[in-house]
Amino acid sequence: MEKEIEGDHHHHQQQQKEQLNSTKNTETKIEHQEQQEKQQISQASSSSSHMANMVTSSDHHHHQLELAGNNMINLSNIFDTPISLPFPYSYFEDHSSNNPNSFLDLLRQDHHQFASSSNSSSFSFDAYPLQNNNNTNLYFTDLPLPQPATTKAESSEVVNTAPTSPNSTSVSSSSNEAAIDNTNKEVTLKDQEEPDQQEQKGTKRQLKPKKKNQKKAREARFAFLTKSDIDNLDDGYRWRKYGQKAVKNSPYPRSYYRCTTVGCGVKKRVERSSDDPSIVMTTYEGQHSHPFPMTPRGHIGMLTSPILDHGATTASSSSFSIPQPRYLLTQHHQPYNSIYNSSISMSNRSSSDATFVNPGSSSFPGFCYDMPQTSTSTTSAIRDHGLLQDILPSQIRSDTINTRANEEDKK
DNA sequence: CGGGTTTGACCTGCGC
DNA sequence: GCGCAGGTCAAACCCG
Repeated sequence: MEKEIEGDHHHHQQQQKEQLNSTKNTETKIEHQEQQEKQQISQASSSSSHMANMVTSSDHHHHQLELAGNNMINLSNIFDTPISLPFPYSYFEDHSSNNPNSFLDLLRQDHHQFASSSNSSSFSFDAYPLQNNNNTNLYFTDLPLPQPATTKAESSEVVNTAPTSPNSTSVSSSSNEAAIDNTNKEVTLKDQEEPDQQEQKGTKRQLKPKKKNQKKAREARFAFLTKSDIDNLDDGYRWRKYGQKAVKNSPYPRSYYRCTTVGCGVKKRVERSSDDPSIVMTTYEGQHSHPFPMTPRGHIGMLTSPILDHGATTASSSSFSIPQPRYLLTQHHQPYNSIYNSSISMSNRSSSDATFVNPGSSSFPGFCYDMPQTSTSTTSAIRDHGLLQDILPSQIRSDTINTRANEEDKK
């Protein structure tokens, strides 16, 4: 992975030159939308950069920005109602190296800070609405994150060898347009990917033909913008790279990953922002059809999702991942400027049962929901549903599903 | 040897 | 119809 990253950097430089020489004027509608998104992202990243700078001297904390935008998952509604974010929950920890900067170490440490600074069962986070040009509500929140690990799970190496960007900031953007609008031009053809539905052609590669005129609604998507030097942030699941493409108007290629679990069609795309190369955009598509999480190589057994399974077990210690979604649930309520001035406040897994509150002072109006106390029994049910279930209590999920259903019914 | 990555070819949708 | 770009496939390759 590191090799790939290094290769990518060289490749990016070459591509950047090529791109500069081959700039074209024509842009598709999608490109325009993407540019708008990127512009929005850039807007957020500039803010995040500012925040990241503020924390540069404060250790190997990652800072993520949540930029949740969605046609369907309207965060202005979401934050009044249970949030639904189809990303996998994961966290980062290195038990093999006694790395003081491991994610759980941070969590443990931060938990004390958190507990001392606020009600242990109640916290909230600040989010900052961003304007979006295409009817997408964009928000970001910030929170510290540990140095991301690579999928190799040698987190100690990662932490120690990626000093160029000790801070990570991410923005997330959810998208589920196709789930609402079947006419969306970006509808994917997921069913076309079914091998048994494809017949061979007489081509050199005997590619399987794809069904025509059978558009399938695009899976829910959720994108993260993470300020990190590492392209492929480990989210706790196992991914297999199946493609890489150059992105127009970007010197950085886009990598395509698929969940390695049999029968799980979750995909993710990873690309680096052309506006801010330090930002990695990871887009998740679909929901995992298996319990969270897949264990890294060399580890046996199912990991539990601490956010759901807090305190139930400590077996999850073998996951090496960046907790991209987690901070949504663990964001400590503070003015984001002060987040970095004070010690980072991240709760450990026991904080997953915390209740979200939305004090009047919150900078994220409307963000208010309660997280029920999770129990082992609750989480076991949750884990059977994939991404959302990996991170959200069933109550929230069901509420969100109902919300989605209501929205769809309106259309 | 199994699993993951690389990479060029191929497919599809869309705009012109 | 053509070209472009995004997305996917799968053989070849790499690596532990």
